[in-house]
Amino acid sequence: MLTIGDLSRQTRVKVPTIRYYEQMGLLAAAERSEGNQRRYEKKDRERLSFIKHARDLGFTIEAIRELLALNAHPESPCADAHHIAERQLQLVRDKIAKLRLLEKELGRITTRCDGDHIKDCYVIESLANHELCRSDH
Amino acid sequence: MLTIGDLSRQTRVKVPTIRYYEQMGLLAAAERSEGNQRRYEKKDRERLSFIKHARDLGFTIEAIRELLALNAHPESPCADAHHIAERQLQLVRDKIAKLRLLEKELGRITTRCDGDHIKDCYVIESLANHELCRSDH
DNA sequence: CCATATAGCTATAGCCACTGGAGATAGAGA
DNA sequence: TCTCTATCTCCAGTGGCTATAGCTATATGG
Repeated sequence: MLTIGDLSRQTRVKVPTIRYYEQMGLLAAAERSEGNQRRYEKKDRERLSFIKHARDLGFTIEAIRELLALNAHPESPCADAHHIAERQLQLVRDKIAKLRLLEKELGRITTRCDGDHIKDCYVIESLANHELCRSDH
Repeated sequence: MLTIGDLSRQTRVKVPTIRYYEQMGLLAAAERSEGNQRRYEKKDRERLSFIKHARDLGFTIEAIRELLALNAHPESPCADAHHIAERQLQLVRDKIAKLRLLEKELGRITTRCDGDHIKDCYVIESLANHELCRSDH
């Protein structure tokens, strides 16, 4: 039997976050000791590791809820799981694309300034005047 | 004189967002009509465009507050402005780096599955077992 | 002059996924 | 037994909006 602190150390999920996942229904309400403290088993650790891993990959709580539900039915087709993962991949790619535009624009802005004072500063001027930009963002 | 709606249309900043910026102190409290409605001038539109542009580039409200303060002193050196922009550029690059790791891992996971059922699904299996991953994330 | 439609007002709550604090109780080791 | 750490519940805060409720102002058409 593990305390919430043991579980936290083993999974690197913070204690309040474990309680939060319980509240959100990702983890079943844990068994309790006589003194009302949560006690966990190996099975709980595996489930929490699954959640942690999915969170690290950026899946939302809702998506994880679905993945856990799928995981509970080993014989059902895995097309839904693929769909969720592909959607997540697309989200990540979209974010990267947007950030790359920003990177480009910020890079241009920060290297272009040859003034010394705010009144000639290309950074400030660019922010004030969108037409100096090369891309939509 | 512009109403808040005019300002919103011209800058593509939503009405509640304009009020929010006022509350956050990015915009000065607007003049009011007899009936207590906000009225704006060209100067306000320029300031809001500056804010909008900075937000589009991902600067935080706090960073924008600093940039606006710098902008109010045209004769002061622009090193601080550069510093803020470079910090933002670094943040963007860090985010891109993290997302690229996720993209790689998600791409690997979603294309590797050759099972039909959850019990053989590489997506699910990968989430459950971190050792199948190629990178830390 | 009046009815209506649209736009605006304030105040407050909700979003996501946690994180931190207060104040109280439990459990483990000396 | 004492003390220290871990845990408990409950609640508030984070950022940057966004939405709702219930009200008032302004513009337009007849």
